[in-house]
Amino acid sequence: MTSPNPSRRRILHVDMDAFFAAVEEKRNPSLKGKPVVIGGSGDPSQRGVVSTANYEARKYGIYSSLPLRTAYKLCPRAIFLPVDYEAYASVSRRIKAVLLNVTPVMEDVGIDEAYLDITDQADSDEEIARKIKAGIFEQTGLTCSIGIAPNKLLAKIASDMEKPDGLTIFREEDIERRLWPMAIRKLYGIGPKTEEHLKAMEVDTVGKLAALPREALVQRFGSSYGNYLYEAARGIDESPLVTRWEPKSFSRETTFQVDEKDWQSIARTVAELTREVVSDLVGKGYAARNVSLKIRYSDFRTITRACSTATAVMEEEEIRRLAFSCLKRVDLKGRKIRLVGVRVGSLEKIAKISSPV
DNA sequence: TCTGGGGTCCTCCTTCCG
DNA sequence: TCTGCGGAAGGAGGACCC
Repeated sequence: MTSPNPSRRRILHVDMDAFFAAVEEKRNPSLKGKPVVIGGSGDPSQRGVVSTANYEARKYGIYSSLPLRTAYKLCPRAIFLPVDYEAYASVSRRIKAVLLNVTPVMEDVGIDEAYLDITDQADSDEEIARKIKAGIFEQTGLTCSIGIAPNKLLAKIASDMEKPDGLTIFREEDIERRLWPMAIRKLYGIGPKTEEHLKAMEVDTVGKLAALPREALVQRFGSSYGNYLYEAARGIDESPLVTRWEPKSFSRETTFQVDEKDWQSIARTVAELTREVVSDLVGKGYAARNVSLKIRYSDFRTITRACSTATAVMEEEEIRRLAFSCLKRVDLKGRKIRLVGVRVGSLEKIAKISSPV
């Protein structure tokens, strides 16, 4: 799957602009120009976070993962909508069809992103990007931002450089001038915790990260992540596109609207979540050897309890029994529970079924 | 006071076994 | 029989992504 000469690859990253909000605006044009916030049940008085805010709402400081209640405080006149995942998935399928028309070498990254390997395409970077933008607009009426670079890491950074409706071509010789001045958070894989650790080391830009010796990063962050940071700061990424993918786990979790301490209610929720997980598991043609239960207490401390079986199981009754055996190992006495989740892992394929595109 | 849901991957620790 | 060692496997938790 890797190109023969990774340094000469041409990787294109497509990222839809404020995707969920754009789909909502497309089907309801009266939303255009107004701040639109999509997340949870669409009720900002309920628990939930922002999935997507349109560019108008972002002007008020509203961004993904912000609690809906906080978003409401920032902009009470914003229009709050529930997440309509089915509608977005349907538009996403049309977008992916446009991309697959360019090349079959596509890595699907969630509902609104994808990488394409265009190394073997005859057309120029610009020509391919224009063709994709026109195709997506024709099929959906939506815009996207595109980055083209020698690898996935840089292509993703590039697609984020000009938004919305951007096109950025990032070449290896641009690393010092364009990558190194960037904040470290711009690098894929650096989240808030790593940012904090790096800032404590007086590293706040990619260039300063690149100035650190490999050994220092390995010592601080471990072999795997330390080596990753060392290379990422230099724009090095030889990872191939993952065009075929098998799930590793299925899970369902829910946050109670009000923290719960009634065992019956918690048990009922575990049983419901188990039913949904088993429905996914069986529907996709898998059985599982591992079942785990997740509990988040009212103080946000999260614990997990897991158990494994010698042979893979797919019967709801058996998986529920395992989930409850995990629940018995959790200290619930007098404690309020915020969230419960059920997960099945160590999957084994049990049947070949055709999956919808 | 607030912090979703569905995933993946990694690290550290414990247990088991030869 | 006891002890120590090292690897494999599994459990738990953390960080990150969309």
